[in-house]
Amino acid sequence: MTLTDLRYLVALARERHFGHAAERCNVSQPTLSVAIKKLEDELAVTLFERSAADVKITDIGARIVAQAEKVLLEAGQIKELATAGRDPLSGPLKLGVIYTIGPYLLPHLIPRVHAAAPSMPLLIQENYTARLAESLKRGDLDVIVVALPFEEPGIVTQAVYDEPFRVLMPAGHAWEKDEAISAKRLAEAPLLLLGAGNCFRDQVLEVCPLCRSGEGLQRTLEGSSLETIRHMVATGAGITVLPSSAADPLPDGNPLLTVRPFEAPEPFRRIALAWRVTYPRSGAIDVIRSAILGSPLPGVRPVTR
Amino acid sequence: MTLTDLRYLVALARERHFGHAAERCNVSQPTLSVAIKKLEDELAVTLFERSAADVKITDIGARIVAQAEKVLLEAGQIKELATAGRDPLSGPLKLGVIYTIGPYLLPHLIPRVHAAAPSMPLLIQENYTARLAESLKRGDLDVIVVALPFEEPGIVTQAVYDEPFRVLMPAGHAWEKDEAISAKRLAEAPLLLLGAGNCFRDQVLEVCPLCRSGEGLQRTLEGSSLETIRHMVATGAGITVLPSSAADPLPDGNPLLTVRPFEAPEPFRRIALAWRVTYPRSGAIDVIRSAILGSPLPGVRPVTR
DNA sequence: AGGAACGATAGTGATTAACTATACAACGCG
DNA sequence: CGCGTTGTATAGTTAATCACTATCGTTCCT
Repeated sequence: MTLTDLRYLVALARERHFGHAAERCNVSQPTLSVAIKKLEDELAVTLFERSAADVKITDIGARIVAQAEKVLLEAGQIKELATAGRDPLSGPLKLGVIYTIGPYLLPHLIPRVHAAAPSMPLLIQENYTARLAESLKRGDLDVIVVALPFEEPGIVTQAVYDEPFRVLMPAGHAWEKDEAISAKRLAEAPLLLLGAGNCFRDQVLEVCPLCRSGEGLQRTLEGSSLETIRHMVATGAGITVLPSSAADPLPDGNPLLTVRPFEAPEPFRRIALAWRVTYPRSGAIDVIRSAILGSPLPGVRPVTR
Repeated sequence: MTLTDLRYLVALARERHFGHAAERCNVSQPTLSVAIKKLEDELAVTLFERSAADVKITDIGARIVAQAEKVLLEAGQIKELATAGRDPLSGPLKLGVIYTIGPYLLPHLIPRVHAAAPSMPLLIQENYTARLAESLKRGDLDVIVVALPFEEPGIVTQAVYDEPFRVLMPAGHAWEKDEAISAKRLAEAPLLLLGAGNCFRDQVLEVCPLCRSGEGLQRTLEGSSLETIRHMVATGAGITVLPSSAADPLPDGNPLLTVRPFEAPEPFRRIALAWRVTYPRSGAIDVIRSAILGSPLPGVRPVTR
């Protein structure tokens, strides 16, 4: 029993004439004739009474035809689903973002994605890189925004932008007089750091070897966020390092804080998109990338690769 | 897209492993692999993300699988319908009976059929032979009970029983003294006849050539029934001819009426079943025939052909 | 009886679906 | 870093199926 057979069946039920039904199906009369006979043999029931005068459908035949119509209808729905789902910009996209990007990127990203792909709602999760990677591999997420380096089997990445680091200090801090800060001086001040698991914490420690070896005055704030740390800096609890997208927007707005760049070579992080190699909706990823690059993230330099 | 393809599809969705899914479908892994690929090409969507680690279904794939399950479910219903409809003794049987048989046969027939085929309800219509024949050919009836001769293209008949005619007269009638009545004497008395269209009327006239040529005293009672005529005979309005099944049951019960057989050669009618040559439920017809022969119709002789 | 209409059957060719064998890719382990 | 393992894709072959043309057999009507 094939779907074609069922199509022949309902055509014959409608036309009540093998020749006409065959024509309507664009096949020859013997083809339809044989198919119906095959169906009858397979089901072991007589579906039609054939006579020279006309073709009559049996009771059981009528019931089976009605069911066949239902099957064909449902089968047609499959094609419709496929057509509807063919657009990579249709259907929800599960996006993951690390904590140190989300609050600064998402407010810009979301309206841009919505404008570019109105029928692609975003399901967003913020988390640590490791958690995002896990979800991505499991299929709970489709695309994630993370900082490089990021290497996972089965996952491809595409760098999107570089983002320089800034030093954030309380207004009136001794370093305020300097135009740029040297990285090694970070060990000289009480440096406030995110908790373990935040990749940004490691990247900051990378910048300052003395800090990494634990020789500085740094303090780790577990369960904290960049925003919390900023507030703490404002109260004079210490200094910190922020990515430019988090640091640059506010000096105008907050008189309690001062932002300074690093001396060259300016430390930075490289932000990338990552997805499963097998993920088929590359169009959706392009939209995300464009929306990120279209977002006004201060200090950020697009990576054109 | 075939039903087989859909079966492969849902198997793969369940197993998330080409090899296992193939095994479950009793095909080789390449077979299933190719089939899925073909489906994806045809629908122009990616249904699964394949990777070494595991097989993930896409969003659109999951929706299509759900729909495919629906299709397969409905398709399975076809087989169930066929199985249920395979028994010729299941499902209603549309039975037609001529007016001059129905009242005498049906009370016996119905319980017998119900006993022999409990799941075959009878949809019964009484009518003239011509109307029954028309309905039978149209398919509005499946089997009819008529008197022979009955010849129609596409219709086969099977004689069931012969039924002798009787003369019915009021008690105290002059012929009451005779053991048997000669056919030609029917022209001598006021013979009450059914209206045109009743085959029995013609058969009675056939018995008595003088009556047929209109030389007797017969009166036609349009729109009447044998029962009505019998009441009229009881009032002395005339005599009539009845088939034995209508005449014989009652002499004991009705002191106003006398029944006499004809002299040899006894006139009779032959009752037959008729159905379309193409009608597939021959088992149902057998049941009807047996039920008729099992009915206590007085004077009736089975036709064993 | 002859012919027209119609479905069934026979025979053939092309497509498709299945198999086995093998290639290829990704990952994990020593 | 290479090698084995696991898992899917591809190649090539064979068998089954499908659809065609041609023709037959019935039935019914004139």
